[in-house]
Amino acid sequence: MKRRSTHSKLEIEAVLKNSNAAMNHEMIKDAITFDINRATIYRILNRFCEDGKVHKIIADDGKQYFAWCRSCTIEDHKHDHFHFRCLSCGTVECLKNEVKVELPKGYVFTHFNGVLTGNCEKCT
Amino acid sequence: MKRRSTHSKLEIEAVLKNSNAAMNHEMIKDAITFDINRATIYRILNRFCEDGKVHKIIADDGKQYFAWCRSCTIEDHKHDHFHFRCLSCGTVECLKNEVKVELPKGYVFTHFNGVLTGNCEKCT
DNA sequence: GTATTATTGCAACGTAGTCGCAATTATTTA
DNA sequence: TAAATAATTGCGACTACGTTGCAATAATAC
Repeated sequence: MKRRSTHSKLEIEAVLKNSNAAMNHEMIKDAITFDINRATIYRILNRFCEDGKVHKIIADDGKQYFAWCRSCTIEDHKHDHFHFRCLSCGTVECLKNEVKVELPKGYVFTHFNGVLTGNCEKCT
Repeated sequence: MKRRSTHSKLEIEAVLKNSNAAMNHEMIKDAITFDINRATIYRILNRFCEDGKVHKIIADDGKQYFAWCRSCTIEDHKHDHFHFRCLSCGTVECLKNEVKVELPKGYVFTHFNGVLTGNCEKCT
């Protein structure tokens, strides 16, 4: 299954790269200059995920947010850091500092999903 | 608005108190001995939330999980700790150790929502 | 250009959670 | 104990998110 470069794919990639925040489906749709079907947007995003190009975060509004990977390699595709969702402006940002989590014996975790909600710098 | 003690409310309260895991709507419905309408279950749970009797966690499956507060008072209703969702058995557990998060200047957070996914002790 | 096959749009679907409204039922008051 | 009150419930309908099957389209390989 070789990936193809389509208009839609390139556009979504550009949108995510230009944003320094994580975006949900709606935000992406609004940022795009032409119309892309909802299903297509999700499919492109999920493909990015599979390819390790994008991080998927589930925020506490229950929605999926996607952020273009900046400092991940394919081997080291970690994002053990929190995201911050502002309740007034809706922005979902990465918080840089990595978090170390201690787990009880016998527990193995594969995915980290940490979201803090409140008010961001601009909205305080 | 004074709260009333209804059959449904008491049942859901008992179910949550008897469980040491967080439960979603479906789990609660299955644990209940009689039929309660879906809307009613959510309303009862949301009321528990308002009253600070229950913690609501959004897991990375996008679903709401509810856990009866053990060590919270009304004034100190914090749950700055992670939850662990097991991908094979579906259990959502509390991880005891409190987490300290450092935020950039100007950021204020009101809600913590941290979920780790992987395999729990029993499922490794 | 033609053949191959990944990608798209559309429509439909499943599920989660919420809401308005009329009916019910727990509590208050007499 | 019975009537008045107000909170709670069930029902149905609704919105939104995300996914999927299928036929049509378009990117790549030859």
